[in-house]
Amino acid sequence: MTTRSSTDATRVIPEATVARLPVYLRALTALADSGIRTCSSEDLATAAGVNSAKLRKDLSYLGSYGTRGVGYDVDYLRYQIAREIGVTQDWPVVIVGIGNLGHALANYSGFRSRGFRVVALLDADPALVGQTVAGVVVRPFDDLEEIVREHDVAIGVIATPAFAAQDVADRMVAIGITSILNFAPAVVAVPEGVDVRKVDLSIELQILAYHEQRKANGADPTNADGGAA
Amino acid sequence: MTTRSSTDATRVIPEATVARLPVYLRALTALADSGIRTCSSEDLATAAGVNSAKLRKDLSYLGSYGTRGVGYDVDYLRYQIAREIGVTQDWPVVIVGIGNLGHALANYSGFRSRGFRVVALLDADPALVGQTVAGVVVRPFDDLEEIVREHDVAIGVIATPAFAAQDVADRMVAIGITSILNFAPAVVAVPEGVDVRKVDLSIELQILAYHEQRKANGADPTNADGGAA
DNA sequence: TCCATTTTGTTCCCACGTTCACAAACTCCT
DNA sequence: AGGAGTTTGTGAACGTGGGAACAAAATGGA
Repeated sequence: MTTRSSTDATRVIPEATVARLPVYLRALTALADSGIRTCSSEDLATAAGVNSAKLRKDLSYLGSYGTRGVGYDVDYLRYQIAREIGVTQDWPVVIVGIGNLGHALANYSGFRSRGFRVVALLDADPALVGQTVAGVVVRPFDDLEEIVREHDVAIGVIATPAFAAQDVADRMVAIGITSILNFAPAVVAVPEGVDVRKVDLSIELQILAYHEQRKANGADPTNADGGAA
Repeated sequence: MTTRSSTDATRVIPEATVARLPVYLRALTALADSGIRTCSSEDLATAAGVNSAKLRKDLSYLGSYGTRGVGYDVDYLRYQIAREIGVTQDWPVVIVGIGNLGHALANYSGFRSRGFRVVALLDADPALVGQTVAGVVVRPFDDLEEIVREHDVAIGVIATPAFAAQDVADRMVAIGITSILNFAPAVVAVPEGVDVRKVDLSIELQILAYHEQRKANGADPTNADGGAA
């Protein structure tokens, strides 16, 4: 085994693993809340809904935080994953587009509890500006630059209609935002070095519809699992 | 080339391709709305934000709907993809949990326009029952079975808090729902044959935070793309 | 101390997904 | 008709991810 120090910047964690670390984190928090101090990879894998071999391999990319014959210390492992993801620090976030979805996002408690702080809500519609949503006053979109500079914001959320998404993204990138979470049903192009993740509600339903249709047509059910269970 | 008839049930489309078909569908709709009647794989790939070779390979799983030297007929290809996904038919959907997110989902116009019809909104909270959201009256959760039978619902959406998600999923499965879209931040277990797709807002932000942290630490930027642009 | 038991960390192998590169097939122009 | 130009559909190479299996390392009891 090659023991890697936690400061070894050359270490690369596969993208598929990164996407699962937050799930492990949540499962560990649930275990800790139940008063459980130690767990095996089997326990944690069950709680996270994955295969235990996959879990162990995922954790091995972070380092060697378990004890053979014993398992993992819940609090210790939780801290290590949190540090690796970066949720031990505070992340200021701006949300652009305060429609139905923007409202819901602004009120979502799961952000706050994981270190994401909504520092501003922005909308181009003057009718919305000035209203208070989730305890935050909606400000005009043109205030974006001022807010980003003041709070050193790196992460932006787009919850606008599709037609506005690319413009908003362009403005965000120009001002220095380097990570974007896009809820608008549109493809946004960004330069190298900027991360975009897309969440599209209707696409998820369409994927389910495809599998549902195959089930209804009596297709071979061996592959009926949608691949996301 | 093996020409496959559209009724050949043995044909299997890779999961990764299925997940992109809705994106192509949206891009084609945008092209059609711009008055474009024909496009090349390069054009469509750009509009969809993917590599053109990948697009062609994806489309080849459906059949041979293009013309060499010419490209694809926008309307024709759009219809073929829509039929393949199943959005040419009407899909009744129930939403359980009418909090902030449930509200937003009920009002989301993107569902209706793609063949998904919200036939009922359900909540266990008596204070919410009877209220009208997006033109639909909220009904008690216990009405689930009656509604599912009446409308022949196959797809359920969970927008409850985490603690309720597994119970709701169990009830849905018992009643005969075979596809679930889960917005609750919890792992739900379902039996073989039931599809679950999970959308977790805070997980997406955590993935962005991980990459953001790596950028800030001056890590090798060659892999800085979050993998979802 | 030594052995049986447990559980991690890792290796090996297979399946899936992506991309390159090119033959096949179509249009248009002369 | 025939050749130049264009674009699709696909075979092959490559890279990533998942899972079984096992060696290594810890515990606990005799």
